[in-house]
Amino acid sequence: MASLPFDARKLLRDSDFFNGISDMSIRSLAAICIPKRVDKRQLIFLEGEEGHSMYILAEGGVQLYKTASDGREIVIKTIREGEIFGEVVLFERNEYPVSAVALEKSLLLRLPRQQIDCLLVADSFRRDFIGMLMRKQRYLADRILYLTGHDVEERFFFFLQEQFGRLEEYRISLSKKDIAAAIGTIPETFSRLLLRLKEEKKIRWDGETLHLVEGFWEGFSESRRLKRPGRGHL
Amino acid sequence: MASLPFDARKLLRDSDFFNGISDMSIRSLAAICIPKRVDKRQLIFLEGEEGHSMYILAEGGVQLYKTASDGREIVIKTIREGEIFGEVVLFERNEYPVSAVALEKSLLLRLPRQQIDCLLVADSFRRDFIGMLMRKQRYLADRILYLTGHDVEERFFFFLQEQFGRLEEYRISLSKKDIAAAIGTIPETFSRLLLRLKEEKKIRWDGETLHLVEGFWEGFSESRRLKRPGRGHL
DNA sequence: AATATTCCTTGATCTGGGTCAAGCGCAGAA
DNA sequence: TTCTGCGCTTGACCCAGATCAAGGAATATT
Repeated sequence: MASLPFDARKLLRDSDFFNGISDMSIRSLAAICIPKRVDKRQLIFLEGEEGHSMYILAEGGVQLYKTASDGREIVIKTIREGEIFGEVVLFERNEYPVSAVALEKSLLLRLPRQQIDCLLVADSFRRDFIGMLMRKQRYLADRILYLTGHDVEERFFFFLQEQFGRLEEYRISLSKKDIAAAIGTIPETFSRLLLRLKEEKKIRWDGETLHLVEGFWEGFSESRRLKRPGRGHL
Repeated sequence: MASLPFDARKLLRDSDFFNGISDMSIRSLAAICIPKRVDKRQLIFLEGEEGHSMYILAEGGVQLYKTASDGREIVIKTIREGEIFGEVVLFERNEYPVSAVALEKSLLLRLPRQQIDCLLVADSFRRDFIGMLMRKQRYLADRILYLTGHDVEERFFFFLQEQFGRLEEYRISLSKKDIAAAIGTIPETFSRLLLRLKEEKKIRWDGETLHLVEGFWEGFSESRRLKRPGRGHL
């Protein structure tokens, strides 16, 4: 954080969405994107709200969530630096389908719809854009599986892997409450999980950093092999 | 079903995705799409499998699901007539992220990637295509909420509404097992739910058709109003 | 420094819905 | 026609995780 003198071009180039983009596109994007600094817990947009811009998270953290009728908030996706969000508002309906909050002080780049529209006529950009949408779709399908087909422990480790990769040491800036929400549970349950994992010597939590036991990630699923048809439940 | 002499143009025009499409596009699509009849329980593609076509469900029913590591199958989406599926394979990665089975004898139209690519250069088609992807994304986000934030009863009624609209009488061709899977539960639980709903006089199940009590849909949420920020769980 | 919040933890308790098992009835196979 | 298997139901049981409640630690506010 804290880099006051920000370089939109670099940020764009580093974002995993735009990183394959032509220099020319980057330059024009950098010219039209609108930087926005937000504080921790600041709302970026609200589910149902009208909007005409998508965002790139340049620095910090953002969570997308939906509010259930009883007020509970269900996290749809935790956005990482370099990712795009809110793009859904550019087509079809201009209402955000989710709400977005900053989990920490963050820097966003706002890209108004009109600008994106221009870029979309370019063949290569269009491919990338659609490709990004496909990735999101895969992500959401995976998340359904992950939330309904795995227990809290698995979800926690999936989360670590997804957000930071397979390390043995994590320096985590998110609050535990936010992690709990991200993995689809409540702070109490998450707290108990951590306690149990500590007892089982799978993790150690040294103030700032989380340590996993040596070689933890071996013996962790990730089996992405072809599935057998499955004996007929469906 | 059973219409042997099928009319690809009509089917395409009726599909909710292509229905706004120019006649010219329809004609060229009709020329290149490949009809495919599948039997009940027939597999259309398997998660992880390579593919280069998307499908339109012209008649019948299809379910997309993912297989968890323990073999359980989690339904991602129940496809209705006129809907598109498998389009995710056209960009980025050419592996299907989900498996697809026919729930009954069905008629599919297969659209090879190359043909779609051509259409995508047309401005209006591209808009529609991207718009369709956005709808899917909204759908999946909604489904996450629906599966993790609502109980089985609510999910059942949401399902009815989503698949058939708000009627008072449904002629349902799906098996109960498939409905159970669609709403993210198991046949036993669904059976018990139906029993309870019958006792509570909310539904009646006359062999073929399902009757809801008069005016059931009043008093059913659907509240799509702006959400208040929520007192800070996130 | 004192006070108010919010975060985190731990305990006690409850419950929706999943698992296992058994029985029934119907439809397709032989 | 009989056999076999699957779809559906019902009962008994169990458990992961949510809820409710309360205290302590850390951070922000006055």
